[in-house]
Amino acid sequence: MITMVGTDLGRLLLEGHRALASELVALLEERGYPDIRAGHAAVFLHIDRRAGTRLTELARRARMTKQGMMLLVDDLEGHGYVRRVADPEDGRAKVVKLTAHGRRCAAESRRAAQALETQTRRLLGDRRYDTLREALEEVAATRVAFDDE
Amino acid sequence: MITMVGTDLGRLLLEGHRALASELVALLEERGYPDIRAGHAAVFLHIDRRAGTRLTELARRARMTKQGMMLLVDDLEGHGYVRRVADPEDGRAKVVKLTAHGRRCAAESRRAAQALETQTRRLLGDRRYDTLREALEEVAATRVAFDDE
DNA sequence: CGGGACCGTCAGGCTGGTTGACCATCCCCT
DNA sequence: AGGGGATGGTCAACCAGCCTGACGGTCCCG
Repeated sequence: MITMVGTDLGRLLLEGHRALASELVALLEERGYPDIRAGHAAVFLHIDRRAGTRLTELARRARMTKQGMMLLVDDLEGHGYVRRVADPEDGRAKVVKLTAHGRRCAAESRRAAQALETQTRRLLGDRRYDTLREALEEVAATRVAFDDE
Repeated sequence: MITMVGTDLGRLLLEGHRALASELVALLEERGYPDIRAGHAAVFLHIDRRAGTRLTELARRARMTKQGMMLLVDDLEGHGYVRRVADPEDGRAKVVKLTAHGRRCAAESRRAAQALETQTRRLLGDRRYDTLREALEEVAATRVAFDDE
């Protein structure tokens, strides 16, 4: 178990993340999408569902390098979840679009993610769940401020 | 920014972890320990401060493989934070011991981690901080239960 | 005194990114 | 009209952090 951060709080955050991530992947596997890894969510989460989105724009939204995003898109394209089509408006660009399979998977992902959050909410109770989210956002924000620009 | 997990909650957890981790590393660098990475905490956190601890035991405590732990120990040894000494009680084993430098760094780590938690507590207020920790422990526990055995 | 079991180590591999360099295209400015 | 810089996608190389597998030395129990 990996990259602890000394502060117990840090460890808890990481463990929580991993718990949710592997749970989500497991759910999607059960439901017929075995080649989806947690990272792929960065695509599903940021892509325009009908029009598709350029690679660079996807990378920007997901806050990663375009090269990193390319690995994800390559992988998804290889498994038939998305395809690249030339952008008619810009000869340089390609638009990443969801295939029908990709759309189904994206929908399933959202459902699964929703289910996980709901399950967590039930585990904690409304009040504590809301406090948790709120507190996390505040903690994350204090540092994200730095690398945002 | 990497490995999002679809659930917004997952993203928040990861971001929080990273915020704390890089903050801690930065603090230690400022204070004269520039070669410490977040992962090294797994050693400092689990080693017996005077007697030292065997590699395998360290790995077990940190819940990672002995090979993974070895990389950390190798690195720390290379920078003079720990050294391996033969275990007089067992010809197979070596005991990983903190050097004087390692002891100072471990102490500084604990201080820095403490400072970060305190700072977070001030950011959130006592009530929300406590709720946060409690909630996180609960969330993490529901899954850790699985791979604990 | 033989056979597991356990210790540390080497080797190789995987995931999930990163930086750097490139070329084609675009578009603004003179 | 026509550079020249910015932008879009790609290839290549690299890195952090881990993991699995295999192995030789040592221990300990029957």
